Amino acid sequence: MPGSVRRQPPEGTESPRSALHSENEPAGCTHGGAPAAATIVPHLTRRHSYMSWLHVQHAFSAPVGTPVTIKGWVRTNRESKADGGLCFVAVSDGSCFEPIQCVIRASLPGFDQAQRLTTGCSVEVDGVLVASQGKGQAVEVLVDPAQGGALRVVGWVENPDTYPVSNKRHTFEYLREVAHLRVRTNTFGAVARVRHCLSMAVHRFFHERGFFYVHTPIVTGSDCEGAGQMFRVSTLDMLTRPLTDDGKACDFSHDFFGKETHLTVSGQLNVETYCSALSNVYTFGPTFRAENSNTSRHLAEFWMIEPEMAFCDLQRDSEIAEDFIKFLIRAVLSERADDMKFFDERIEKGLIARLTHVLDTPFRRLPYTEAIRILEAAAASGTKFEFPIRWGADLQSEHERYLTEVHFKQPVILMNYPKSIKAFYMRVNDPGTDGAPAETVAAMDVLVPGIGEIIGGSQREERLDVLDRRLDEMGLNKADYWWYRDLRRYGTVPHAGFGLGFERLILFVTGMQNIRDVIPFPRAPKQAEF
RNA sequence: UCCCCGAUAGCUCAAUGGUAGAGCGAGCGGCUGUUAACCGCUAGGUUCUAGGUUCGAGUCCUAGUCGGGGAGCCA
Repeated sequence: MPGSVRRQPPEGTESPRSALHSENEPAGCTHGGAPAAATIVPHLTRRHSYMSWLHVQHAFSAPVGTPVTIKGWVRTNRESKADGGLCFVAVSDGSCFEPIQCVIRASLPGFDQAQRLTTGCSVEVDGVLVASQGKGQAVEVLVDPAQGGALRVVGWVENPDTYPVSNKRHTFEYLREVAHLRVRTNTFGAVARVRHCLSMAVHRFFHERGFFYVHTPIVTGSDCEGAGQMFRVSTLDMLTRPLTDDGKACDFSHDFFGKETHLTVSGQLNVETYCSALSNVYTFGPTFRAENSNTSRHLAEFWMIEPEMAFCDLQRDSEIAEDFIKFLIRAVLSERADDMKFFDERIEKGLIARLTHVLDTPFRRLPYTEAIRILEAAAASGTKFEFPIRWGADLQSEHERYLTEVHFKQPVILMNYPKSIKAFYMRVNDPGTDGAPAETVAAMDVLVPGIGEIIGGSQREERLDVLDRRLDEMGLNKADYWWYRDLRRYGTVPHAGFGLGFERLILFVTGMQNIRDVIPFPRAPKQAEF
């Protein structure tokens, strides 16, 4: 039945199927015309709701007395002898954090099935939403045969003793080994919903501001994207691969694309081309790095968001980055309050206060050169750093953490880094910027407590002669960058952008510690089981 | 890739070089509008893999595999 609520016969006249497919049904009437039902899920229109049962999320806000059907997976089952015999079966369908408690009376035919339900079984439950007699939940589903109650066990758990996510606490390390089932737990269900919420908020942020979403390629023929080791894409047989005439290398002219290709490590160079026509654009897609990184902050396959703005300088770039992060935090606090409450109580105490503080505080902006002075002063007054502080060297993790966690205790945007440690495409600053002792580029890193670098961005070098000089300095072949250089030859404009690691954002927002626990099926060195 | 730590029941962990244990989970029973339930009973083991030392190895040694923490690379 569309709109999810099992309807009493007098209400509505159209058949459930016709209502489901009716093009003319107005929003809010998805429950077959039942007035009460229309208030349950006012935001659901016919197009949005195509189920004949009720999501738990919506059952919680339905009026007492509503007949409902719930479909989902058993979280817990407790039995009582009270009232002639009851089973308390908590059912979750993932639509919200809380499962709903179904109270099954012993008078139900086949009550023995209810008694045998264990964690993980899939069920369909018909019942009536009632005010709960017990503590711990406001409403519950009473399954009483006298009121049309029914239980249908759809799938049993074949051996409850070995069910991998039994009803007990499990470590995240263990759950990673059962990634196909871990989403049935509180934590991973909450992560999945928050991840979705953030994904939608990313698109909403840019769409509302006139940015266009650009699908940059996953397979790249440029070996010049800059960032680190790449995964090869090839259809050649590794044992019989063709060799070049001198026999010393693989002849990729026989390969699928006729040249050597890899998985992308960044959509930036491609998205800059669309920026140079559509003004404000962004990508949001998978990114691949073949680095042998074994940390809680790195994945071989991760998702990255890369906006690119025409006629934009570094200052505005940083303002957009700050607005963006705050928009995403606001979205998740308001839309996933149930999951965020869980993270706040069970994953990181004080999480919500921390995020609220981020919302209320302007990000601290300071030049790299000044950050070096602060770190030198800290070292001089006794703070121990493993690595020396020196203008011109990249900041180590410990330095970034000191700035954002100890010194400022808030997100910090470092700007204008030494040219020598940054990428070729970053715009070279005028000499003497920030009183720096050597040349700098218009780069920025957004550092947040607990995570470190969450965003890296820059104003791009729009001057062809300067860009060419940079390519030469870094020993890069200009011919490889012919189309990227063309952007500077034909109507070049100042532009800027940044990259946000999506999984790092989720870590920041949920308080989760390991990046492998905020992506459904993590890919990392020696890890691609699922 | 480097440094450190770890791998024993479905899960989390104990176990002087000398008989393999507990809690949780699971099964059965009791009690109870239950809800991290509680009480009793029961089942459950190739101690990561391959070598080695020893009368005897979960325990000691070597190598490997996988996992965790930190570092580097970065988002």
